[in-house]
Order: sequence, then structure tokens, then C-alpha cells
Amino acid sequence: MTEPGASPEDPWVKVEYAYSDNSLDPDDEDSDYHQEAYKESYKDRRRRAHTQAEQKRRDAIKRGYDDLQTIVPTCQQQDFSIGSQKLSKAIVLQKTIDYIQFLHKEKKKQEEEVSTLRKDVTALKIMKVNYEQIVKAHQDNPHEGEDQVSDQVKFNVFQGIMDSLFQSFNASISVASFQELSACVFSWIEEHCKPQTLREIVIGVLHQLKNQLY
DNA sequence: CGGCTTAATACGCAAGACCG
DNA sequence: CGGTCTTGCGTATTAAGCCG
Repeated sequence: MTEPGASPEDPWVKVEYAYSDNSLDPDDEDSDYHQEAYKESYKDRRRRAHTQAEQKRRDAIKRGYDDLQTIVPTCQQQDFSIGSQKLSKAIVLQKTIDYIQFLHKEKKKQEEEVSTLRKDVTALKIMKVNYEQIVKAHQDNPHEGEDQVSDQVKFNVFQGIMDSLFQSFNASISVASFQELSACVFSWIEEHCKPQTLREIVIGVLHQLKNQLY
């Protein structure tokens, strides 16, 4: 950076600002000896300053590698036959990359697990509501169900549910080939076999059968 | 006053020497 | 062989001076 007041035409004056040296007088411009000596001093000072700056830069890089080795668990594993050994920079970098990739995979796995657990919670909540309804129905009419339900009744319930599902399936899927059918099945399941939909179907079938029986 | 030029300085990289 | 140090070089940044 240029010091204020320094003339660009006279670099050695600028040097006086940047690297002041009491042993050399930059004002003594008549002396070639002093000029040369000052030039040399300037060069030396520049070189030293640069060397120091470079050392500082290397220190910063070294600190970075040391920090990585401290932070990354796979860099801390020790070979007990040798003891704690310093890893090369290349190895520290490679292990760091591997560790970051491992963390990414772990994160993805955990996100998938959370999603699955959320779905489980929803399903369990629905089941809980159903069981509570069953319990309430039993409390309202304690003698209902004491008679053994016949296989025929069970079959009728199952048949009613399946019939209802088939109607929905048949109405939503109109395809020309088996390949098309295969492709449609999953989207139909996702759309029409949601827990809430199934619950409504089952309730409808049970109501219908109940009316028929009593 | 804003844009351009110039010079000094800061910064970063790479090559080569050296060391353990 | 890997790390460190020194040094030269190129580029970016900054400040001063000049000019229309």
C-alpha cells in the first residue's frame, strides 16, 4: 500500500515509510553508496517480510490440517504397535473426505427412518381410534358379541371389503394390456388404499352387514 | 467529480533445496 | 517420502496523480 505523501517516482522514499531503518537515511540522496546500501536493505527487508508472511501462511495451513486431524474421528485412530502417529496431509484430506461422505449417508438414512416412523405413528393412531371405538361399542352393548361369530359372518365381512375394493379398482383402472395394469396397480394402491379410506370402507361394510343381520 | 493510469503492496502458488 | 523453508513470479488490491 502506498503511504500518504509518498511520491510514486521515488520508491525509496516509500520504503522509508514501509520499512523504516534508523541506520540508513533515505534523505541522503547524494550518496551513491547510501543509495545502494539502502536498496540492498530494502530488498533484504522485502525478502524477510515475505518469508515471514509465507511462514504465517504455512502455519495457518498446518493449523487447518491439525484441526482436521483432531475433529475427524478416523484420523484419531491409533496404531498401537507404533503408537500415536502423525498422518500425512494427503491421508488427512482423504480421511476427511471419506468421513464427510459417511456423514451424508448417515443423515440420509436417519431422514428415511424418521419418515418411516412418522408413517408408523399415523397408522398406530388410526388403530388406536378403531380400538377405542370397539371398546366403546362393547361398553354401550355389553352382551353384543357374546355369541360366537360364525365363519359365514367373517367371510361376509371379508367379501364385503374385497367387493368394495374391487369396485374402486375396476372403476379407476381401465387398461389394454397386462403391462399397463402392472404400472397402474401401485398408483391405485397409493391413492385408494390409504388407512382412512380403508377405515371408511370397513365401517360401511360392517354397518351394512349389521343391518342385514338384525 | 468520475474515470483512467501508474506504482506500491499484499497475497498466493509453485519450484527447488534441504532435512529427518 | 513427506514436510518445511526460501524465493521468484503472477495477480489482486489500494492509493495517488492526472485529465477531460
